[in-house]
Amino acid sequence: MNRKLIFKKKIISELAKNGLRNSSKRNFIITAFVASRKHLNADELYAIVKKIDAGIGFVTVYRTLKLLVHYGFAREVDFKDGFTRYEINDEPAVQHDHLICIQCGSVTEFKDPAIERLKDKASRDTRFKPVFHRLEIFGICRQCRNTKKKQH
Amino acid sequence: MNRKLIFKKKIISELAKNGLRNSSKRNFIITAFVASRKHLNADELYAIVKKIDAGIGFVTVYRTLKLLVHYGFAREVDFKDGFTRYEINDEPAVQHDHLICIQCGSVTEFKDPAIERLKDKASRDTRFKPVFHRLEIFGICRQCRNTKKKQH
DNA sequence: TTAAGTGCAAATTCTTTGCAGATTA
DNA sequence: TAATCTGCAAAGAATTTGCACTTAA
Repeated sequence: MNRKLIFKKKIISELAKNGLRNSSKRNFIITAFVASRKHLNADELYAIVKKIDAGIGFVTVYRTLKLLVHYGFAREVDFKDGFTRYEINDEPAVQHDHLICIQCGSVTEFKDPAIERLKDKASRDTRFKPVFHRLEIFGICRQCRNTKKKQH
Repeated sequence: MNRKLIFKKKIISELAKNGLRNSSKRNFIITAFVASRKHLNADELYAIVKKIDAGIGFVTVYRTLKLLVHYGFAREVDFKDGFTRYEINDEPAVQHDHLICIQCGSVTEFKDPAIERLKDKASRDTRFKPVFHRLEIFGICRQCRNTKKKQH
């Protein structure tokens, strides 16, 4: 809870450093985004902030997300559902990845430090300097395995 | 070379089993796709096959790619350049992954069996059954590291 | 006051589909 | 000949931008 507040302040401060303003609308959007621990797309975040301030437009939400990505506070993820999704990027040390169910679409996060070793190894031979990665494992989740009825 | 031919025959044969026809246009498209070892998007493949048969339309290329994906002969990859790209999927045993340069956009493939262990481990706790994965490591390639001048 | 922020509508861009005519088995 | 295939054009859908007005510093 407190951690989110700290992260938000860090964002606002970093934006200020770059001559960007802390408008009330942008502030609402950032607050809502940081508060949410989900993988929202622009539309979903828009639906949330609209409840706080009905005057906020979709485009502002969209531009704010792009801003966060640009300054490294968010990252774009792709779960093959047709949307660009965004998630908070506040702990670069051990980046988490995703298990995505190809039946129900549910997303589970997981972390494994082994990915860092794999990254290093893969990069060593080619002298490629890794900056960030994206790992998505698609499969069948526990729920769907139990209830054997296929959805679609 | 011969391996590509074998793979192509396998595709045609599998499609036939499902009542799908080996039309000359589809044949050209599959040939061109299998011959290419790159990560083409629909437009790029279209440009290639057009040289072979100017009468082939973009939509046919697009639909053929979707067909190959549906039957497991191709897989879609996303390098964050705004296009859905396609690559041959002929060796499911050890799936390869990608190193993508965020400066010049070059793509290098790599393989590491460790990814399989990581998949298993990540899946064990959550009782998630992995089917396929996607791992992209973004960073700076050897070339770009040497020539220090940044390309936008 | 002045540079950044915002909403609206419209433009872009990639992807997908309907349908009538062509082609394959 | 009967079902599949194909091209065209147009629709869809997500993303992005131009521009005039608003707001923060």
